[in-house]
This record gives sequence, C-alpha cells and structure tokens, in this order.
Amino acid sequence: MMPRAMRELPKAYDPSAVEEKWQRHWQEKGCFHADPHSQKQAYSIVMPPPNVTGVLHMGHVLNNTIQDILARRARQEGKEVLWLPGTDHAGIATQARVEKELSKKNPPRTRFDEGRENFVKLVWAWKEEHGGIIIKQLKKLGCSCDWLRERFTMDTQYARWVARVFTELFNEGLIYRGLRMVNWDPVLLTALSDEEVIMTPSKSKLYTIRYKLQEDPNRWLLVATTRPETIMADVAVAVNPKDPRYSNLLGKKVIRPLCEAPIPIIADEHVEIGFGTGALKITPAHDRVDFEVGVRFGLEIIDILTPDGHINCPECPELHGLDRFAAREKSVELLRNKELLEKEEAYDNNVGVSQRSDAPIEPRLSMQWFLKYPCVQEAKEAVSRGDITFRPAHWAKTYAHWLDSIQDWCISRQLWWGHRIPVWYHKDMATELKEAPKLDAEDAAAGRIYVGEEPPNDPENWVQDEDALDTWFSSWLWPFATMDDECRSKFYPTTDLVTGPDIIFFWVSRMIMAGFRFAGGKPFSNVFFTSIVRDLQGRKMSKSLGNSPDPLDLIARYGADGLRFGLMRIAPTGTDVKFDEKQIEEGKNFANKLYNAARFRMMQGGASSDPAPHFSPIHIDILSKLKELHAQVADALGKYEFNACTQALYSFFWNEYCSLFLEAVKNDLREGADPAVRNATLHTIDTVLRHYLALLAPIMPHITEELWESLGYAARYDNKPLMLTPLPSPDTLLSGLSESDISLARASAAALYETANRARNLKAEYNLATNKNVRLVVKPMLPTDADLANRLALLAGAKETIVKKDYTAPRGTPTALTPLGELFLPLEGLVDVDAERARISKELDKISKEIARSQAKLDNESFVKRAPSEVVQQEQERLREWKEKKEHLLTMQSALS
RNA sequence: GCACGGGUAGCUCAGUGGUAGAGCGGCUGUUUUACACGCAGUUGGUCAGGGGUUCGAAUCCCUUCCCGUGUACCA
Repeated sequence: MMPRAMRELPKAYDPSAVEEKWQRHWQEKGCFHADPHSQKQAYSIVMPPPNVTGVLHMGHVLNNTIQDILARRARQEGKEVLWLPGTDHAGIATQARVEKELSKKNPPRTRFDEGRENFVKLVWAWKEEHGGIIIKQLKKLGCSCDWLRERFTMDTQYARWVARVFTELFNEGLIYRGLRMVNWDPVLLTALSDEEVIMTPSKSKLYTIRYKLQEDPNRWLLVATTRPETIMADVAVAVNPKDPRYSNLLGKKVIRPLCEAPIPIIADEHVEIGFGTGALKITPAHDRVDFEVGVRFGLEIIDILTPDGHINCPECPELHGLDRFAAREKSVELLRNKELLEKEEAYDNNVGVSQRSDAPIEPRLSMQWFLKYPCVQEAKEAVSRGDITFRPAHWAKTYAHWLDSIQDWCISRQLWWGHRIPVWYHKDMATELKEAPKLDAEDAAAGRIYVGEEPPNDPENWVQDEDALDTWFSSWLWPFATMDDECRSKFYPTTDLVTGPDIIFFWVSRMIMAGFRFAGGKPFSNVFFTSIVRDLQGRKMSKSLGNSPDPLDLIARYGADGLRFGLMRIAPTGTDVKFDEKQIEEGKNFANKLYNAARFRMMQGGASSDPAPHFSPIHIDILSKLKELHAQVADALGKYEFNACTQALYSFFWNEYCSLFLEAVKNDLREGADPAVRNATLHTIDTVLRHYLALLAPIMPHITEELWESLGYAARYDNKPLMLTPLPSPDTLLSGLSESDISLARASAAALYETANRARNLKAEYNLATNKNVRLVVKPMLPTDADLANRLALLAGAKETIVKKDYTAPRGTPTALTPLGELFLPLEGLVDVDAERARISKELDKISKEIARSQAKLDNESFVKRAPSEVVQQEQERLREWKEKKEHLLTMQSALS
C-alpha cells in the first residue's frame, strides 16, 4: 500500500533544492506574468525600486515579502496581478561607486580625467555588469514579480517621461532657475534638497569674540559664534531693536577682526535677546538666515569658501587655503593671540549633514533649478479624505505637516550620472545666461533658451545645461512612467504601495503629486508603511555597526520560506521590528513541522475516497477550526496584519492540527482499522492539508507548492501549480451540519483534549509520563462512547480507558475532575499515599485562593447590582465549578486519612 | 520646544473594560514509526511609577519617568 519511496523520504526538510526548483518552474511557466487584456479584476503594486548599486538587506526582505504575500493572495482571489519590479539609477550612489573604481586604478583617475561622455559610458558599463544584483537576490526570496517588465529609471521610455515632465512644468512656470541659498555638499560637490540633509546633534563650541568699536578701540561688542572661520565674510553685526543694551550703538560701526574692516551695527527682529550676547554676526554668504538679513538690508555678499570647503581669502594669508575645520582652529588661535577671544564654551547644537556623504552641509549661494510643487492641494486632500489610505494611519499627520510647510524643491545636481537637465542655452549668449539671476518660461519664449523633450533641431547653436536632475525627480514618476498605455489603462492606479516611512517625503508624497498632475489621478489606493528592522538593542541596522545580517546567508541556512515566515511573525504593525535570528530559526522549524505532517500523510498511501461522512466530533472540530482559520487569515490580511495572520496559521497547524487532531486519529490509520473509519480520517486530513497549504502559500510559497505536488493535490484538483489555484472556499467544509451539531462536536472534542491533558498531568506527577501501560478510568458525566475512550487513551499515552459509572477507586488513587467526568489513574500497587496527599493539598491551596477571590467579587453588592447579568452569571458558574473541584479533592483527601 | 509611536514573563511580542497570553529561553523527563528542527511536563508577571473614572482597568482619563521616530530653532 505504501510505496517504498515514500518510506524513504528524508526526515528533515531541505529547502535549498526545492526553492530554486519552484522559482525556475514558476518563471518558465509565466506564472508571474500580468495580462493587461485580462477580464479579471486588476491588482497592482509597483516595487519601490532599490538602488541599482544595492544589495539585499533586511529592510528589502521585509518590504518585498509583504508585497509578495499581497500579490500571491490577490492571485488566489482570482485577480489579475501586476507586481512591477525595477531599479533606480541612484545618481549619487552609482556615480560614487564608479568613481571609487577609477580611484583604485594605477595611477588613480577621476571622472574629470575621463570626461563627461566617457564617464557616463563607464557607468553604463558598470551597471550592465554589476548592477541589479539585488534583482537576482529578490528572485531567491521567491518574489513573484513580472520580471519581464523590469524597469530602470534611465530606460529610454522612462527618460522621455522625465524630460516631458520637466518641460511641462517649466512651461507652466513651476520650474525656474535661480541664485539661491542651497544645501551644498562640499565632498560630493553638489547641491542637495532639504530632505537630503539630516540634522545631527553635535558637540560644538561657542566662541565669544570681541568686535572693537570703530570710534573707540578700547571698547568692544561681544559676539557669539560657532563659526569663527567665516568672520572674514562678516558684513554687519545685528542686535535686536528692542535690546536696551545696544540701542546706543545702532548705526555705529565695529571693526571686523581677522580681515579688518569697519562693518555696521544693525537692528533686526530675528536676533534673540537672550541668546549668547544678543549680538549676531551677519555672514550672508555662509548662513541661510544671515543671507535673508543681508537681503533685507542690501548688504554685500562676501564668499570666502571654495566649493570643496576651503578658505578663499588671500587678504588673510594665515587662513587662506585651509580646510574649513582646520581654519576654525586656526582662526581661534589667531583671535586668542590678538586677545579678541573673550571665551570658549562647550555647546550642543544640530548640524546639517549630507545624507549621502556624511559631510557637514555648507549653506551656499548657488545657481540651481527649482520646482514649485504641482497639485499640492489635491495631494493633501487625497489623503485627508481617505482616497488614499495610510497604514498605520498616524503617518497621515506627518504627511500633512510636510505639505503644509512645503518649500520649493532644488532639483538640479552637479552630477554626470542621471537625467541631464533638458535645457539648452543659445550659444551666442550662453555665458550671460548661465550667470542670469533668474531664468524661466519667459526666457524660453524669447528664444534665449530651449527646453524640450527632444534636443533642439539645430544643436550646433545650443549648449546644454551641465547639471543632472535629482534622482527623486525620476522616481516620483515610477507608478506610471513604468507602464505603457495599455498597461496603465488596466493597472493604474495601483492598489497597494509598500514602503518605509523614511521616504514618505522623498518619494510617497511626491508620487502622489506627480500622479495627480501627470497620470490623471492618485498613483495608489493604499500605502502600507513597514516597520524599520532593528537589532536586538534597538539600533538601526548598518554596515558600520556590523549588526546587519546578510539575507542570503539566512536563506542558505533557514530557507527563503523560513526567513519569510519568521520575519512575518515578528513584524508588528506600526513599530519597529527587533530582528532576532531565533525567530528565523522558528520559521525553518515550522517548515520542517509542515513537511513532516505532510510526510505522515504520504506514508499512509493512496488517496482518500470522496465524499466521506464527517465521522467523529474531533473530525468536525478540526474542520470547524479550519473554517475559522479561513476567516482569521482573510481578516488579518485585509487589515495588513501580517503578524496576526502568521500567528493564526502557526497556532492552527502546530497546536490544533498536529498536537491535538493528528495525535487523536493515529489509531484510525493503523493496520486492521475499520476501512470506513480510515477513509474518513484520511479524507479529513486531505481536506485540512489542501486548504491549509493554500492559506499558507502566500507566506511560504515554495514548501507549500512542493507539498501540493507531492501530496498529489495538483494532479487531483486543478492540475495547476498551487500558486495559480484559486483559494478553496471554506463554505463547503461543514455542509450538512447544523450549528448545534458543530458546537456539540466542538464541546465534545474540547472535553476530550482537556481530559487527556489532565491525564497526562497526573501521569507526570507520578513519574509515569513515559509509561504506556497504565489504565485510565472515567466515571462519566458526559456521554462517553468507546470512540472517545479510545482516543483518550491514545492521547494520554495509556493502554486503555475504562468507562465505568459505578467505579470505586482503591484508596489513594490519583484522580482529577475533568469535563468528561471523574478521571482516575489506578496505580495497581504503586500507590504512594504521601505523594497523593501532597498533590491534593497543593491543588486545594490553589483552588481555595480562586474561590476566595471569586466569592469576594460576588459578595460585593455593587458588582452584583451593576455588572451585566451575563458577567455575574459567568462568575457564579466559575465559583460553582471551583467549589465542585474542591469538594472532589476533599473527598479524596479524607479517603486517604 | 512641538508632534507621533512604544514601555506586558529572562528575550521577542499578542492582548480596546470582565480569570494576564503565545513563541523562544530556563528547568525535568523522553530517541515511542511524521517531526529531537520533535514530544510531554514545569518554571516564570506590582502589565514603567503615581493619581483618577468604574461594580470592575494592562485596556479609558490625568500626570511623571524612560526608550524610539519625525519636525522646528539653534549665533
């Protein structure tokens, strides 16, 4: 009956061969392909494109596992699914990567040695060879993306969209070029957007410096600053107009130290009277706020820093050419020598740091391209009205706040790798135009500049802008620029977006605006913000801390399914995930459990015949729990509660199915068992496994697919891989049974399991846990038939269960009151009266406490009067049960004395 | 400073007003034919502290403390 091969199935599940096999199979069969002509309801997700330089980290695993679960579940629900993958050209990261390669050459080279055209070619070559490793890694995780539609943010079609969007926004007057204070990265030599600057707490020093009065060099004004190296660029000292200490100095002048010159004392509201000395040096070229003050007062702008952060001030030879931080030290020394340093104190402030290079940002006056965001109002309303839902919902507040205080977006970068700005200057006036303080649509209308999707027809007359666009200026088009018209008409707007809350401003909000402006509406209906994966100390995972596990290593050791399952089990909604490898091991253990439960079925051989009657209460019980599981999974996934879903799947299978049901039916399958009974049990097992594999498949796609095939379900039901099989309906599971049939069966099964537990407890307390020769005796209170009695013996590890209404136990026989009735464990000569007495008195202690607590509650008049009657009844019932148990124990106790 | 999230068993976390839970870990026993990646038993909690509402609070309100995140200012 049992094929030999099945007996020889390995005892442990090995995911390595299985996972790759199915990944290949699914792809070859085109299982992931999305058909825009399908009549089915559309379900779509665009993958947040990882950097093309990226390698898979735990954040990606979390993110993409969730997307895969959603996509696979949607397929089971009969939807046409598009999960669109791709990578981002990641301007700065990729350029830096290739520059690093160049610097390793002998002799070292820079991009300037290569020249722009050649350098860009080198980056493309690097991308073709090394880029997109992460795509291969995502395949190993089992991601069911439509890989044929993989996109890159610099694909030709995509680039056309970028140019088109730029051109339209420019023509609309939303894009302009201007001389503005920007965040300058002195290491990468490019401007950055506000979002790319991270305010970092920093241990600084506050220096108080003496600025001598012009009229009397023996008197001075004290000015506090953290940046003495910029003194040479000071053009004024400002005080608050309401500050009485300085009112008599207004209009007078002080001598600027280091690079001596008289500068005026001015009054500006911005200065805080209470801070420092109440006098602020004004350095318009090197501070955002000072720049504004400078504009208000028409002050000169003196720039004394080079783009790479060195001092450019020949008038001050001691500092000229020094790096800004070296210059800070040096300038303090010079001031001290001149006795102009009043004091120096420790000071904690926040310093803006480049997200990309970690270098402190330099506020710098620079010619850049800016965008006034389109469709801000629509974007705001889409979320506040609920057309787009955020989960967890509180992120909507962060989003709204950002939109309320939105600033123009600096979109130009001084990079070579990226979308080059589609603006050309007329060659006759290119030089002047590049210096012009503002350029906009008017200049295009006048023919001074050309802006367009295509280069101008007479290229010889034009010079293209040197700058590239911020990478996010292409990413924000991702949900629609990745699709052709046909695809868009079926799959846009997308259904779900799954991403990290850290890019809510960089990406999510900008996509919403772009969607409204360029694609006719919202880009997605739901946004699920994943948690951030942290280590057990709660720290962010990072390369430098070395606390970031390599997902591929985890896949190698625990399987992709194990990794996915383990991670989903600990992924809460709304907070951080603390990553613990133990949990991934649990995922692997669970896969093994599932495998062995299926292996057990395979060892029973042949298919069960269909249909089979529901046989005993425990069969009905497990089917009813399975039906509940269907609802739990649907409910949890509907609310994006992946941990709850995984937990429900785990506990059903391990506890309800394996530990209780399977253990209780083993005798049904033994040789010599009644064939009808055997068939009923096999049929129930097959039903449970078939439904269960389908429910689990989105989370553990490989092992479920493998078992689906090896259990023969593929051949038997749809002859399709599990991943293309519709989710079986739970409605037929208990057909023909009434509500009361079911609840009776469940109560009966619960009583059996509870009684088996009590029996095991008794055995353990008498050190008989492993002894299978004991007998159990039940004095029944509920109808206890032979079937139930046999199952009880099996579950409790006993030789048999005797059901006897008029049983009189020998003195000192261990006993317990169970839902089935009085349970005895006759010891047949092994009676230990003292042990039993001790056990009873321990029990009594516990129960007496419960009785006291319950009694006190019921004695409380206001409880009885005010609590709902069900609650009171429940409490009374509880008390009655405890008292009954106590009576039982007391009887036993007196029998012993 | 402001806003948001969190603090429950040694660890990771469930638990939206009615007997405090799960998994892991610890301890004890166990190689029994699906599974030692297992099985059975067991240990373990002032639900951060204080106050309030309520017959009843981990849960609702106020407050303090701690951790995390975002954001503003910072000479």
